[in-house]
Amino acid sequence: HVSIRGRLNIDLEDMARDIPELTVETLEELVRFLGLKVELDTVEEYELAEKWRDDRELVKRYSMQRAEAILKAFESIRDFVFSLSELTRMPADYVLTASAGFRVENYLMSLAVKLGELIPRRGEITHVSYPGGLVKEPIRGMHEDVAVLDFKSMYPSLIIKYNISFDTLSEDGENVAPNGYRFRAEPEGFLPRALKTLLEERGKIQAMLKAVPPGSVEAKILDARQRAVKIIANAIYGYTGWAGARWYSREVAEATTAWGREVISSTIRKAEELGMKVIYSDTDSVFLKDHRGKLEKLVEWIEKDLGLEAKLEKVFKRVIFTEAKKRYAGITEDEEIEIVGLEAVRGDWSAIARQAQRETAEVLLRTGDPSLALRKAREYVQQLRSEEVELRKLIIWRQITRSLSEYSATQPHIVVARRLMNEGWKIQPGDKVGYIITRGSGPLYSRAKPYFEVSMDEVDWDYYVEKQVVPACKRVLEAVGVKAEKILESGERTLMDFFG
DNA sequence: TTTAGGCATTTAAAACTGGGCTT
DNA sequence: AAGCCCAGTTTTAAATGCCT
Repeated sequence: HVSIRGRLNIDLEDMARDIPELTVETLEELVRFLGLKVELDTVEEYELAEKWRDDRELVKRYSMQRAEAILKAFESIRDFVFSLSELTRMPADYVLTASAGFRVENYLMSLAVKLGELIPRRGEITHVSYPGGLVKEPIRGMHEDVAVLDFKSMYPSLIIKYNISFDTLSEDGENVAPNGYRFRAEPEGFLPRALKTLLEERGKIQAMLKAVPPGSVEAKILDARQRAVKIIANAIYGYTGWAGARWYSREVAEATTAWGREVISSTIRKAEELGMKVIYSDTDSVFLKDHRGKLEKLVEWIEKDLGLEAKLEKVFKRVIFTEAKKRYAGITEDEEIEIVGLEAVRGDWSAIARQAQRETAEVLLRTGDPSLALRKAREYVQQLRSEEVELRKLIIWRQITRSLSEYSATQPHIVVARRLMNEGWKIQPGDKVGYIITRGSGPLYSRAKPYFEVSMDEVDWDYYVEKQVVPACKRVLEAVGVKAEKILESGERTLMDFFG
């Protein structure tokens, strides 16, 4: 971050990094995410020097467009930045560059001052990790009519409910966590107090939001403000488990997740008792089959017996699970395709593999017919075999996470990054390197080249078939019993289709 | 100036295995 | 019989990016 006296220097790149929906933090992506209506002609960075020489008008237009886009993007996040700044008491030009931990910490410090609490010194603690959320093994295959039930801010609610805090932790506390830590019920701890304040604040803002005309300036400001409050509230649990925190408390973090695991497992048990089938569960959500007429009872039980709130998040008409946790694809009642965790949503797979998987899954989810999905997968293999895929769909992007000298393992993106650096490019942690695998022998890293240096005739098409498109489609198809080899078969029927 | 843990996956590197050969 | 080389196979480690 660069500080300039008398100026607020707010960097939109920090903003972009903060938005998890953006896998590539470019201005184009930010503008698209914010839904801004600006024109942006894309000029690749490596082409700029050349264009400056040959087509200066283009570069001028390009620069003006970007300047306008930046201004508009700022205007749409301005309220949020100032809200977050006000809430955390951090300078507005600082709050976006600050990590989540420091935002929480600054909020807590301002609250401590208000309450007359002392602010602890930052300690030097070696972090020991502890058990987190519970993830249930999914039931493999295609399921119809599955309801997803979510707990509403589970960890904050638990912290408030059991008065979990570093200053209520006590040998003789009456709230006993499943892992043995005890917390006094009275007086109210600092963290529950902070969370209650934040939740009440958010409630107030949301009430005010209803009273102002939607889309108005006031509505925008209020909405930005409630988002800022929510962000801080949601980060408090994680903050307590961060070794660098002033209010680090492993006991608090551990007790919170322990109670969380207890809550979700008892919910799973109760759902089964009520005659529902639990397809999957992750931390604070459960996926339920045979839920018609029973879901309401479960929600009621959660409110009465657990003293927590849960709500029906969505209903999948169909959902497919592989054997893997945290990976599935579904189609909701309003025909939305949703893909979670699979290659299709991962930035480190080529666009062609992502697209092939997405469409294969989409056909499967819309029709429920594995053979049609298989046909779709074969189409993509065919496209690659006949070398008809654009180069940009073959680029594999990976992030540089540390300085290049610190890597011990040889990897394609590191080899490429080192080469680019030798060619004069500046590469630092956080940058993404795009490469394409070319034909030849030896390990992958020796065949990876910067995407803009590759021509169609050097592409290793077999790699993209065997290591990109086929594995991605296979993941989806195998969930419904289609063997992977079938993707590579021609598609004509053989005797094996009848007897195999 | 790193909110937490849980998880799958790919690739490279290391460790292992067993056959065939020499000493 | 012991030791060694080599190629193929299996296991482990490193790294990344996702989910809640």
